[in-house]
Amino acid sequence: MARTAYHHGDLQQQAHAQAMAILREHGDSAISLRALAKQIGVSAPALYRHFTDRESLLAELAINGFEGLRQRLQEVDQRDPRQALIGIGLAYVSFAQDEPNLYRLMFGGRVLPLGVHPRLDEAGKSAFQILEDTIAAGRLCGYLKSLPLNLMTATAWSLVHGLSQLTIDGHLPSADAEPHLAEGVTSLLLDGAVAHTHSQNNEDTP
Amino acid sequence: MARTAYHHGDLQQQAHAQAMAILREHGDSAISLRALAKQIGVSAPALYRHFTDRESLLAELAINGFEGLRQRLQEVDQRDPRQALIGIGLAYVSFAQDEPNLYRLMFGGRVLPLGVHPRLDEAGKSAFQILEDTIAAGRLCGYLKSLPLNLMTATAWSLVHGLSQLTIDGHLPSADAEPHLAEGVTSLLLDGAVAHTHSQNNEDTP
DNA sequence: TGCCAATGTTAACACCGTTAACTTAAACAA
DNA sequence: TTGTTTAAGTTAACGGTGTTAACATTGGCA
Repeated sequence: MARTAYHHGDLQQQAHAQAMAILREHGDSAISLRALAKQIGVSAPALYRHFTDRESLLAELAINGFEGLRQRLQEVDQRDPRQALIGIGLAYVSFAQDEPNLYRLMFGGRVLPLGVHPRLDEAGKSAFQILEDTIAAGRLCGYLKSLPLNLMTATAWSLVHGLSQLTIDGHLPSADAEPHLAEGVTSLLLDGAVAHTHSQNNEDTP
Repeated sequence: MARTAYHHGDLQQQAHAQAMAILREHGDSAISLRALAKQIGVSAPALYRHFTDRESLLAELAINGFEGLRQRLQEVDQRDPRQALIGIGLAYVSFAQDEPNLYRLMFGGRVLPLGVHPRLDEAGKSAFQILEDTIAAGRLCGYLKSLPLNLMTATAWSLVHGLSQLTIDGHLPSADAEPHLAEGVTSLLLDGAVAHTHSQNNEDTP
């Protein structure tokens, strides 16, 4: 359906883009369907032709976010096991710091509960899968201890997620203020997870 | 000021209690000042005599939450360094799992940003202080490596916070489904942070 | 060409937080 | 005891929200 005075012609995509811009700048709570429609120059109910409700629009934004996160994690160099693990952690945290409002939406919990939007759940799993694969590889090649995989992934994910959340909420210093915090944190965890007892890094750094 | 047909007499406290009940059951987004006032049997603007706005009411609830968390952490047995550290972690996570909606409010980030409600910030710091003190003690007595204190606290806090958040949002199995996950996670981190290389737990005994 | 389905419209409902202006009554001072 | 101040309620109203119902326009296809 082409553009007309009556028919917008590209509403779905433009609404998505505009909403994403608002989200990134002011957070999910600043997204109002009425205001969004007004900005685009269309009536508010028109949006309901393309999104079943406000929440499903947010879900699409979050899906976009998970795809972006997944891509960032996929770009990490996987040749060396240790560098791969640290790289994943740093990429994860830097994504959150680059897109705090998007990250908060993705892991909001109450705003987008699990189990309501299947595509969203799948996008989240898909990003998480890379972390799990990296750990599984490090374990298989003998670099990591042979502890249960779900224990190791839960630990790693908890660490990077917690660090991300606490940083973007201001409870921990940001990467600008403490450039090596994320690396130190991931290294510290790794020291407990490597199979050989000689910790390669990270001791008595000032 | 005593109770009357006109004057409620106990509005501040009852509003607080009622709001906390709604929060715990349905989350912060379910708290509506108008509905709250109606439940109590008072007009909505009456609430503004006791709370400057909705957000400051939420802030008070979050302050209560931090005090509860702080109390839970303070009850942990501090005699053995390792048991103290694991105990703190478990207490932290179990608090979040017992009060998911309250925990989400406390660490919402965007709903109650840092720096807006000084008493809230202080309550948060006060709870965090216990974690830091425990780590500092473990370091001083030689149980933990002598890495920078802020690095170790950031790591520990990130881990327990991430684990809490991911668990209550359903991304990781709850304590019911995986009773030993939290303990395994904290132990795994600890293995990288202890000064002596003989990890006391959790390894398949070399 | 005529119809159908997609995609817009306006009007309306039921909420929401918040403020202004006014009222009641409790507490305190003369 | 009386008068006044002030804390703590009231109603009415403003501007905002998501969402639905009913109707209008129009592109694409038989």
